[in-house]
Amino acid sequence: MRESGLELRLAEMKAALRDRGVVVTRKRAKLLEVLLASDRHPSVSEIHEGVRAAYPGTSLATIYNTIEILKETGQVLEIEFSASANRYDGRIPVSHPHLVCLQCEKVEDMDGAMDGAAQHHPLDRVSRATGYEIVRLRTDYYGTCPECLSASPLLSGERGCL
Amino acid sequence: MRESGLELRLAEMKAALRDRGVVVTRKRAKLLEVLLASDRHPSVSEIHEGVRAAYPGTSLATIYNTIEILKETGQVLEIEFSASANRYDGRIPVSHPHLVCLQCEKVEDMDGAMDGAAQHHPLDRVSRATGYEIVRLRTDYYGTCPECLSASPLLSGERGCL
DNA sequence: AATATCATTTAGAATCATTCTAATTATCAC
DNA sequence: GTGATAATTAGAATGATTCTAAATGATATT
Repeated sequence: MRESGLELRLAEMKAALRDRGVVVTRKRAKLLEVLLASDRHPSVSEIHEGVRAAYPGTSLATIYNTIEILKETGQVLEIEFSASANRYDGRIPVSHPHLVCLQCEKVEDMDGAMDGAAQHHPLDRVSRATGYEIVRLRTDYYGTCPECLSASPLLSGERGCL
Repeated sequence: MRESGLELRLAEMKAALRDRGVVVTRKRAKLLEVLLASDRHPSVSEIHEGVRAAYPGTSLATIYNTIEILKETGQVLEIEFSASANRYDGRIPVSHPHLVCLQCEKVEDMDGAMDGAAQHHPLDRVSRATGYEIVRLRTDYYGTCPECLSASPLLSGERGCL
């Protein structure tokens, strides 16, 4: 992504926060910068480190709070791990495939050119195309099931805690 | 899956454990039954409940221990959640797509016929085909990155903790 | 500029799934 | 039966995340 793309993205995120009625404080602005600064898909504590470099007194709670707002406004994609801290993608906040190294815990975006590769020999093809030794694929769709939809058809914005 | 399919699967899992050199105790056998009994993708505590119905004194640690062995032998698929307990699929222990209801926390297998649906308008098509209101898709490939492979090329069995 | 209001931030406690630990119990080979 | 080894246990420890109540900061109105 070019420099200008990131600038644009940053502006977008700030606008989304303002639209939401929350103020973009200096710490929050810094958080957004840190989030966008690398393609490493940082964890909350990495973001915390980054923000604390500029504002030493920043609490973890502030990071969690702001990330929560970003999630609610669709400005960040959360990549969940149960055995390790979640990771966040602010550059591309919508669903897209990743490569996750189980060894070094690197999380990379999978090149768009690979998107359709999962057809015939998915793991093999992705392995060859990326140089990873792929052992597992996760493909899960999240939403509201028909039963829950008919139980509360008007609450499509509200969710449980998965 | 037909009755005989489950029987077969149960036998497979027991054989895998024996091959691994661990003994299939009554509690472990019950655990396998509970795991296969429903297509609900049970959590550790649901499995614990099920095993305790037959063996009241069973500890949670036993469930975690045995699940760990099943994971190592590729006999169970772990579906990770960071905000909630992990879920387990013993019927189909290899990567396959799921439908996850964010409302009631149901986890279903996605019908094989849908596998290729993620091509053009993935969320819309899956929504129409399943009746879910799909809001998010997760597609992540797990393995070892090229850098880690060249750092320890012989350790392809060992992994970090993601 | 002073004040009142409301959002933001904070430190630390609480939560919850999971893992660890050290001791006990069961199983199996001899 | 005895000893060696694996399985099981209860409870403590861990670690990410959430909650809480108090303190601080920003903003609008006067």
